[in-house]
Amino acid sequence: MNKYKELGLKSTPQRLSILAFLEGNTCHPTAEEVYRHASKKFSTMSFATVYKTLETLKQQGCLQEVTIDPEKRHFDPNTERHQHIMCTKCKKIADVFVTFDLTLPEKDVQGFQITGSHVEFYGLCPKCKGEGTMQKR
Amino acid sequence: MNKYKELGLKSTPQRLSILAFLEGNTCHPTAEEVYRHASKKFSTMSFATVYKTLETLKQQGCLQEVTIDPEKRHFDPNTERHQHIMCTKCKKIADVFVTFDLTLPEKDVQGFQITGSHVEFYGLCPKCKGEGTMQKR
DNA sequence: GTACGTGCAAAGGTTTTGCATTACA
DNA sequence: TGTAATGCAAAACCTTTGCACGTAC
Repeated sequence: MNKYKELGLKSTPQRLSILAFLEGNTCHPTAEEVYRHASKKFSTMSFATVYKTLETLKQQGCLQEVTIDPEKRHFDPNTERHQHIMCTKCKKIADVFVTFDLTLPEKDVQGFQITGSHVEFYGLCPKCKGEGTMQKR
Repeated sequence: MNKYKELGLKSTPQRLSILAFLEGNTCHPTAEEVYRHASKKFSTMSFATVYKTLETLKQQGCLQEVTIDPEKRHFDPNTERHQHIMCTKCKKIADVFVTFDLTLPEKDVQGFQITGSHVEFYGLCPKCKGEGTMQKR
């Protein structure tokens, strides 16, 4: 009994390979990366299958979309509440497991009924930080 | 002496109309919306000009990109530090002018040198909230 | 056996690019 | 007048869709 069956979905080798790649993956892959990995195992794997599967998993709440990078859509199999940090140079995204009190004063919610929040941090990753100005001899 | 000249850029009527549409605009328009507006004044306005101008303004720090909506890229002429809230139903984005202490403990930054942060709130806007379940008679 | 999933190819949408023309400074 | 911006069309992406075929259950 795997995750797909638990959800009442058909379990196929293609779907299983996509899930296997995602589970425990903290690299926040793009659809293209999921496709690249899955097509190593299934040479006939198509983007249609990848996108449809990602969308299905998202609908089922097994997958989140990370919006921190304006250039690309990234997916995150960790659906627990957590934050992200992105390197503005190499675009690497890491998880941040710190919780904040993000309650908004009534006067600032503008009538919205708030259901969630997410914090994005920007900065330089250890690698890019070092390469910074190349002043080190 | 307008903003473009101050930045050492050429001032053109097309660029001025784009800036005029953006300045003070709190609707977080997409490139398409900027184009639609600007092409009313300039029937020859092209997407190329819109995108190039938006990119230029972004480079100059006169414009931010809002990443809250995974489906569309939105632009925000307000470059002061502020947060956003998006209606998950109608995708409307509003500004939130509340500041939070988002300092990360050293052990959680994973060697990153943090340069900024942004909070995204999700919820239902006043309009969509009311339409919720249609149970009202 | 049947409904659902796959995979191809085509379409749709968005953003970028090359290049000739135009216009600002 | 020289340089930078415009605007067209084409290309490059990324994502979705339709449909015939295949497969899990």
